[in-house]
Amino acid sequence: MKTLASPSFRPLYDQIKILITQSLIAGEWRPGDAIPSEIELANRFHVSQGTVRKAIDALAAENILVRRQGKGTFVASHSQERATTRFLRVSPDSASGEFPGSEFLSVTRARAPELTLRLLDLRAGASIHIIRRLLKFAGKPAILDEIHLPSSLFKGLDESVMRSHKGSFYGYLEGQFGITMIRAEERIKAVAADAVHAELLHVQQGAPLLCVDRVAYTYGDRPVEWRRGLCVTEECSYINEVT
Amino acid sequence: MKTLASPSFRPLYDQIKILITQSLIAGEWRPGDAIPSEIELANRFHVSQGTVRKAIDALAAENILVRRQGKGTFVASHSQERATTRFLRVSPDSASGEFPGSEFLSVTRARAPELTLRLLDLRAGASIHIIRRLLKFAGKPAILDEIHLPSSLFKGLDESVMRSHKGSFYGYLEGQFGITMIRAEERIKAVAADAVHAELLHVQQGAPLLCVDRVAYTYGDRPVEWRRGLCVTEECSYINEVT
DNA sequence: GAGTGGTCTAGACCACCCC
DNA sequence: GGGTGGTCTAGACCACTCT
Repeated sequence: MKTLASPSFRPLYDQIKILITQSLIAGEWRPGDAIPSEIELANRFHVSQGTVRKAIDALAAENILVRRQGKGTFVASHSQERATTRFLRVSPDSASGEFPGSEFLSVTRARAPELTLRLLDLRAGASIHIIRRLLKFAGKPAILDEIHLPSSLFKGLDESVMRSHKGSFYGYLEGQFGITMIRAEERIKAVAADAVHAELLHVQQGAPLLCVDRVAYTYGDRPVEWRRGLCVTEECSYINEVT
Repeated sequence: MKTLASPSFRPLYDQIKILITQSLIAGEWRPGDAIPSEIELANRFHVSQGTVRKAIDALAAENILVRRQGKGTFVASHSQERATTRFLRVSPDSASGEFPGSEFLSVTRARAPELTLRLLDLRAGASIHIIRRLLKFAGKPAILDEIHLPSSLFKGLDESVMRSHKGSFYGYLEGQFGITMIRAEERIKAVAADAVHAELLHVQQGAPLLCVDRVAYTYGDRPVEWRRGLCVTEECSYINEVT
């Protein structure tokens, strides 16, 4: 089982990785499911277990799959306790990492603005859902989010269902629409609060806020969400590891 | 070559990884040097090449070693073109990633304040160097840094040598003191510029700034630098990938 | 051609989980 | 006990770099 033409050589484990990713995109295995064992996959793809292992290792390193010794390999899910807070890099300076309270301010539809259009790779005139919400740490307003989701991918997004959902927002999207976020790119600036922000976040107008712009991607590096978060950082910080 | 006691089992490749790290700490190989080949290391440690390979893979994933096919495995260095900007997560919104100009404002010695003491794991009363500098993008002030370094580790830190150093600050520390930064933890807030910041950064007093606090670590996860950067983000952003 | 890292395989055995 | 992932090994061969 080898055809290693020299120009544009692609390792087998890389091809296996792509095949597994395609099964994930196709929904062959859903978040939380176990995928077939390494031996089964090796048989299916006609490669050795070691090659499958290397492909799975790569996907596990990207938090797309989760290995559990003795049990199997599972599709990462936002409803797993471990993952609910993975994308929330802001946390209170003191006190434990309680899950923040979420208050939805509005859910509307609109044509995507130019920025969203470009970043989510949408065709001109595309419709999006716009969700505005307020996150609170220990009851105090902390983050004001504006979230843009393409209507085509999130058909029938329902405000009342969303409100009543327990757990993280991405957990809701995963359960309701079968779309799992696997990574995001963020750009952060410091801005001054305008009158609207100030009132909602209980700060003075002109107060410094973190402005976190995010594009989130699902399987196959497909961008599916844009959001802007405005964050009061008097009692919390954006935490990051640089490697 | 195996002694796999059940309780507190430690894989061989993990032990090899520690041995390699210890050689790095001991300075057996310097940044930019090639380390011995996988086969040589396998012989030295009495394990198979595959086990050495896995240890090196882990260190390469942490940017401590750099593999180059056909040539060897090298100790990562801050003077390598690739790495000079690795820890600088702020970059201009438009224009290419030019290396920012650096202007040193002052270099002093002092007793470490409580915060630095605690974060760098120093004993009470320890002396530090305090370096204040201004980074500029395209000639415009962008980041005001205050850097704390333990005097004990950076003996004879020389202002004029530092000023004349070409390349990154960490490249200077590596070349001059043999201390290589391998990772850092950052905490980010939005703050308002005070009078001093405002003048140096050419902004209005009260203007929003990013405040980036960093602890940087060298081999063996030893904290050796604390710094605070205040950044004007009108024309640049802190960029981060969340995975 | 010699030496390096990179891929792939096959097999043995260990650690963990659950029935 | 049987299944799963995890470790370790030995060997064959490929891709890349330099001489």
